[in-house]
Amino acid sequence: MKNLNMKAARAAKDYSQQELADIVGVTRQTINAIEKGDYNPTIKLCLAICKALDKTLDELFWED
Amino acid sequence: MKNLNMKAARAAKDYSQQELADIVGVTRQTINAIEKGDYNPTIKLCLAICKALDKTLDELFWED
DNA sequence: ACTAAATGTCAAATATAAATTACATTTAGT
DNA sequence: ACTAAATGTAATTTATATTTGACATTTAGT
Repeated sequence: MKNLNMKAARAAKDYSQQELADIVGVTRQTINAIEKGDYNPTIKLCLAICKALDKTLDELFWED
Repeated sequence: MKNLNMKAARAAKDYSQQELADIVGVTRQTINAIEKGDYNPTIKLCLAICKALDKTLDELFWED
């Protein structure tokens, strides 16, 4: 499923997918895929994204 | 680095590495490696572990 | 409408998480 | 001390996250 929390947090920082990708050290396609929801990133990447966006793991990646 | 939070949460449930592995659907070696800290699990596996141990992502996997 | 930047998406290659098999060591119970 | 279960660890294989390169579509500015 889509990760709208992450998309919103990125928007709040006014980062493009490319900018966020550069900050966390992955490609833009990886960021795009995570937001689109069709994959399963590693915890290290999730942590890097959280720190770049000033959010916690639970805020961006928890799901019920 | 070692994940002592996870080790403690598993101990609190009185699960062996093997039992936790069975519950979340991975091998015992994968659980062992995560606790030992020498790798980087996927977020889906982290979520499965959290649910098995009644903990949140932040409680088990946040790091500063 | 035109342009440039941002986003969506795909196929092929590469890096690495996780499985498998196997053996050694430690821990807890008797 | 003996035993069985739990844990630590290593080599090899398999599955999949991520990269790379490329092209199409959407969005925002002028």
